[in-house]
Amino acid sequence: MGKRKIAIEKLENPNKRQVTFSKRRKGLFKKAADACLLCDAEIAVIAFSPAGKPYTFGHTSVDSVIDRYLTRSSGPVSGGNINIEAEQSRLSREIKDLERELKQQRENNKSRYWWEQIDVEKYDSVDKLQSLIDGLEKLRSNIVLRLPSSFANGEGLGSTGGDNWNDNNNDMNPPLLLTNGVSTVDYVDQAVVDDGVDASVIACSAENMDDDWLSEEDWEQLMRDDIELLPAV
Amino acid sequence: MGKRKIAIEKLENPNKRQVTFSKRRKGLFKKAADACLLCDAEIAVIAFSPAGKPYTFGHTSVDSVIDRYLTRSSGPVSGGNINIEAEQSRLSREIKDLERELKQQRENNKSRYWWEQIDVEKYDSVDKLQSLIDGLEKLRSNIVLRLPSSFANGEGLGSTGGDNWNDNNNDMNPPLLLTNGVSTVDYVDQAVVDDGVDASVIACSAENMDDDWLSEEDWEQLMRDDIELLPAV
DNA sequence: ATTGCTATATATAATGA
DNA sequence: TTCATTATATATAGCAA
Repeated sequence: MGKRKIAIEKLENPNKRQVTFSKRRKGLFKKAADACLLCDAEIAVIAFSPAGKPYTFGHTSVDSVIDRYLTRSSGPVSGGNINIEAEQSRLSREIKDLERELKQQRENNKSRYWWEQIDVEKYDSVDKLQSLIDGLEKLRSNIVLRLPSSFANGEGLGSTGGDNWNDNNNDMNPPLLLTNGVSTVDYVDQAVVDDGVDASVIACSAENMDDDWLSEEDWEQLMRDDIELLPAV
Repeated sequence: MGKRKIAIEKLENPNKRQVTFSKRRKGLFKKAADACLLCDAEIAVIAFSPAGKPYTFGHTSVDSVIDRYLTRSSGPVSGGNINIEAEQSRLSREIKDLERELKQQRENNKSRYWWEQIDVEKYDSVDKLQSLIDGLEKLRSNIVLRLPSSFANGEGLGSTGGDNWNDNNNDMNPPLLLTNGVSTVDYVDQAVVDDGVDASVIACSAENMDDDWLSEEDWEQLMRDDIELLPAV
């Protein structure tokens, strides 16, 4: 698939291995996303890089798919053979389910895209929070880069809420731009991620779109391209 | 990627949707497997078909990857809900020991390929067992079909154990053929999956290979091709 | 870690069994 | 559901930033 054929065996050059992982992870996630949309399927992918860093893709979400997988066929264990190992495994899984359930009691709102359900509660340390912020910043940056030119300067952003990035200081970064797909955007919401960080979630109503605006399909593609940029929680 | 370009949006024709899912699932799993081997990564893929049927791929195993994902960064949840925190706290002590033990066991069980750790204990009902057997049978059948011709008749199978399929009845199916890669095969083992089913795990030592034998790479490819045939536990 | 380029290697859509 | 064919659409290996 490249300039020359390679055997599917461990790449011994660490650098090459990392580069290949990076590229193939991107491709893998794209394939998964495409399959989800094309076939109306639910797919989760969890990948640990050679360096041990986790990357995930999930539609509707990683956790929901894992849940569905773990929950499925949870019938009573057959009698008789009480295997310690199996019992431990069962208990452990049960407990983890519980923990996850507890954690997710607040996230009952099942939304279509992962970015609609970022759980700020999970970011319980400065490091984690910074990691999220960095990821979102890079995501924003990448999206802004590909916006129609008129948006690159902040024009046309239908900021109908209290956000006033435009009005203030052009040295500041433009507001964090997230959307759950043009077809459903029609809201402006603002979430204070931290005292010092104003992570506005901004979208504009369909009425504000002109021909420069990206199609829903384009948006989804962009978001998929960028999913990888966000660190797993 | 096909004869004509298609938009990445839900296929409305249910039949086409199912066919596409089947093909792309296969492709997705292959990509995942390749990335695992090339980059020494750990990847799990869980895919629910449009019909709701689960298919999984995992290296080292689905469960181990999910576990790694769920276990990671399981710090205390930030303040707020006291009940939840208390509950988690109560459970956590109980769990920690179990988990440590479990992790140890997983380390011990860590083998390179999923088929080395089929856990018979999980197949606790006739249906599930039958499902496993069917999958393995189909897997065997597919592999046998692609064996060098000399093997198609059972010749050359280095059966050094108590297995005697050759000696008995040519109407019987040949023994279940599994290998963990030629480089490491040098054992003969036999596992009684059920009273009536003799699921022999057979391999032959490197010395027995002739030029007709498949290369390790070929074997891995065959196994990957067939992974999809096994139903998720 | 990620990106762009470009020559190739692969994956897959349409079709018909 | 799967299989084979074949014309195209994509993915990616090797480089060099």
